Amino acid sequence: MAIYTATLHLNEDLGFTGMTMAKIAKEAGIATGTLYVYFKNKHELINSLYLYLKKQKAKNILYELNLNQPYKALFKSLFISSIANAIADFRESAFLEQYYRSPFINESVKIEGMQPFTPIFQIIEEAKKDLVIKDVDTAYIFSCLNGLLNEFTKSMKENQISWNESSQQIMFDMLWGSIKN
Amino acid sequence: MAIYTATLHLNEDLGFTGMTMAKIAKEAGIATGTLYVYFKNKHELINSLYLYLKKQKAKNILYELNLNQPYKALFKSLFISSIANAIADFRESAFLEQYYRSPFINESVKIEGMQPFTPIFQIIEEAKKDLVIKDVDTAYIFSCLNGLLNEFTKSMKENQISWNESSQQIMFDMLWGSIKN
Amino acid sequence: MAIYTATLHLNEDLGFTGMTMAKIAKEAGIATGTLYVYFKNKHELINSLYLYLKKQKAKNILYELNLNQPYKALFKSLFISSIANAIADFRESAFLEQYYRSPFINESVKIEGMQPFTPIFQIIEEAKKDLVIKDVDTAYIFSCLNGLLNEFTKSMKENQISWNESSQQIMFDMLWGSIKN
Amino acid sequence: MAIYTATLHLNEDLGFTGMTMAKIAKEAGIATGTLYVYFKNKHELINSLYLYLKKQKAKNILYELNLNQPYKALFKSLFISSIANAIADFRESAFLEQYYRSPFINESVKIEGMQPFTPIFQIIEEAKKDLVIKDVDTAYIFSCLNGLLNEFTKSMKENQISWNESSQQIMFDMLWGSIKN
DNA sequence: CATGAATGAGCTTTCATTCAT
DNA sequence: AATGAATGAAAGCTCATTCAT
Repeated sequence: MAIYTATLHLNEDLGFTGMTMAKIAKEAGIATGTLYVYFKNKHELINSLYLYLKKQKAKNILYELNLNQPYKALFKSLFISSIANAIADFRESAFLEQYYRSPFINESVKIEGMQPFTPIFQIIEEAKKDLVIKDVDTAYIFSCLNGLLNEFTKSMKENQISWNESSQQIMFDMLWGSIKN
Repeated sequence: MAIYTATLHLNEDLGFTGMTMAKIAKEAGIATGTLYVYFKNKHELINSLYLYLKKQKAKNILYELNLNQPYKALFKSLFISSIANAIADFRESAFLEQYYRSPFINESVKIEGMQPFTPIFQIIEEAKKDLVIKDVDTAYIFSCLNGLLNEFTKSMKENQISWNESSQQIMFDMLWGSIKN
Repeated sequence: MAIYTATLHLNEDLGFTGMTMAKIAKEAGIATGTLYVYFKNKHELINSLYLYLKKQKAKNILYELNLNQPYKALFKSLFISSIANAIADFRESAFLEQYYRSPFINESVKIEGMQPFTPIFQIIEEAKKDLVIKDVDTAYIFSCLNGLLNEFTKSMKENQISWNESSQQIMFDMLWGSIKN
Repeated sequence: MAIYTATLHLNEDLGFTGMTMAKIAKEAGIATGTLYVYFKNKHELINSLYLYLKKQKAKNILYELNLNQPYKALFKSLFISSIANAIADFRESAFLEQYYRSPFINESVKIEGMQPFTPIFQIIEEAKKDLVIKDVDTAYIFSCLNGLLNEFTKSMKENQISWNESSQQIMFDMLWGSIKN
């Protein structure tokens, strides 16, 4: 939707602070008032966009994921496609990161945003049971996945890490080293 | 300084957006105008606080670090004291994370904020040379350190991970698994 | 326009210093924010009003001026209608005089404000060529016109000089005495 | 006095609006609080400076004026020394002009500022009685003197009129043409 | 007398939101 | 549904003035 695209674009250029309703409307090529036809207020627009991005992201990562492969390969697919998705649109990461610390977020939206990623939690649980990855609380595993994903993405955005077969292998090796049993 | 403390406190409660000069002043127990005696404008206040926190952090982590120990022990000291420092004041992490995406940041401040951490980069370089950790671009190593640090801290803040000998060991094992040669 | 009228009114009562955006809006019967719909900022509002008044003034003075009359009659028409225009709205003179010394003025606006008065300069040049008025730099002639205009207007505002056939004759005689050849 | 000089200097550079107590103090090389040792408030500082300048001006013009000369020569002395005084320090004119339209002025100060100039009014009265200048209300005569003085001074400041024997003669001829009988 | 840090009322400006069209 | 002019609360910031030293 044009409004979502405009919001992401503006967030990239001006940050959460500079992202006004007037500018979003202008960027989307509509009148300010029209925004309020589609969203009750700014709060709702931001929250909707958040959930939209989360769902989109889950879909992109999980849609073509082949579950019938060894765990190590499965985790590699998962991790690499997550990074691929993030660098495909840095604007999304920029938005999600700021949203997380914004006054717009609330517990229920946070939970709703997690929902589409439940398959990943299931995979982690099974891999733990099969002794392929460390048998520690899932929070640790998830922190590794997320932490490395975020920082590798940032480094790639700042051109400190490139994006090719070799770098993918390095990044996954690091992830695997941290979680494998 | 009272102004810094007030700003961090407010940021924790209301986020970057809700952090107004009037509220900072009130929280610090001074008049609005007094803020402008110490800082030319909001921009400068935020940037000063950023650099102050960065220096403080580097000092806390590096001050008592014993450099005469095997690399693995050295990295453990470094990583665990980084987390300890972060959870000692979650407000600092909350601020630093938002600052990074704010319209206040600029390249020169970013570089100035990195300066106090140069000893860590040197340690990484040496450890690579001695074949103790992976011989990959430092950006990869640094991403592991930072990424795991950030996410573990977040999980601890949300009480998904506890803070004790055992959890410290798990967290460091994960870091070490990701970077060791 | 209501905003212009309100600004002039306020300037008369409170001077340039007391002329706040809030008061202008209130006087004009609109909200403060509305001022910023029409003018980017106070600077632009003041400059727009200046140029508006200058153009208006030139139009009033020159519109019905009959160019086919002897020079002396022409100068009388010009001078008397200038004074008439000034006393018709003392607020305009009060504004223009303060604008000239304000931080709002700049060279380009000054020049733009002069433009509508070029016909007067042409008349002066021709009268000099025909030896009707003194053949001195136009700056001298213009100073006489302006200086007497300003001071006579002030005196009339303070009721030291009245406004009738007889006073008009005295004032013009003084002007003519100063510039005639 | 250093405070007066600083105020005039600042007024020239920044105008009445940009002339803050802090800046005056800094320019004068003293502390802000010290200004309030010498003047009850800004209002009084400005008014004092006004009266000081008026007295100074009257003294400069009238001090060495030789009253035993024909009226025409007397008026020339008066007019030329007035201009000389004005161009000696344009800052004074700039201040006086703005003061006149400021919220600081009041009727009693205005009258007090006129006092030192009474000799000039007497000269005008006598010249009228002796039929040397026009027998019209003194307001007309005074307007001529003041109006031409102001505008000639402005033109000289903007380098449209030079300052020498010849220009002095032109300017006085214009004044005399306007008031002579 | 002299200081200058501290004050807070009041200024300019922004922006989410409304509503008549 | 779509518009965009109008709103006014609230933001960042200034500055005449005070007062403890």
